[in-house]
Amino acid sequence: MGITKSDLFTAEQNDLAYIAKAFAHPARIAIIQHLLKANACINGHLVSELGLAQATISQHLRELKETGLIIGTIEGVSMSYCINPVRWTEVKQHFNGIFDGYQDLSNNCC
Amino acid sequence: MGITKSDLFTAEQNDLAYIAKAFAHPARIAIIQHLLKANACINGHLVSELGLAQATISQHLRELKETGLIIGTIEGVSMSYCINPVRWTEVKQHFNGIFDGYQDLSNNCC
DNA sequence: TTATTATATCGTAATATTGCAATGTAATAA
DNA sequence: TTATTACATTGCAATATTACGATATAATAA
Repeated sequence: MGITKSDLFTAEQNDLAYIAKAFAHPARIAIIQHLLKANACINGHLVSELGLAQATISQHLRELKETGLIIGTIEGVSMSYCINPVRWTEVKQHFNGIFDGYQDLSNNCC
Repeated sequence: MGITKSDLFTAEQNDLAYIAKAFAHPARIAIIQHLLKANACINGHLVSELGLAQATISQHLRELKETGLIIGTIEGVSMSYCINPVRWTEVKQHFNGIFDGYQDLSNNCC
């Protein structure tokens, strides 16, 4: 029904799904890549070069902030965004925990 | 409008978002973890131990199959599922490309 | 004070996702 | 042949997401 039955799953499973959701839109990937490339504080208006309306970008930025992946700092009239180093490492390890949970035995697949 | 403007983004960005979407639901995380843990072919009905209806599980399995993350093989009357080794490595590298795109300079964040 | 500038939030329309009952299908069993 | 068993698919209701115009807010400029 469009509603996820979160109570059926472990906190870890819900967490991972929640983080993955942050990456599950090309605009948010683009924003993240932009911040990675600059590896610095990026003025918000630069992000609007994506071709989406200002309100839409702002909404995507909020979602990224909610997962903790990025941090926004008030810089006078404008905003500065950057990757959150601590959270980034955390998320990276969280994902690698999944990815490294598989050893390619090459013959274990039917 | 619930519709993603894919044409605004690169193929890489759309790809990554598409893969992330596969991980963006706790039931699909649970299925993946189950296959990882077994590291073998798992009979489909085991997966229904998740507490969701058979139709719902089947739908999640289809999504995982569509991203290529898992493979299903007909085993008489039942089905066998497993992680797709080649695709798994591919996806892992795809994600690590993003994760490793960040060097923690620790002081580059405002 | 009144602009202006940058961004956030609200409201809403369009589309997507989630979940499941009911039904379809395909292989085997009786 | 008619069950039965194991999934897949269909159809639909409920909720979520995406997008954006309009508007609010908050800081600075004039």
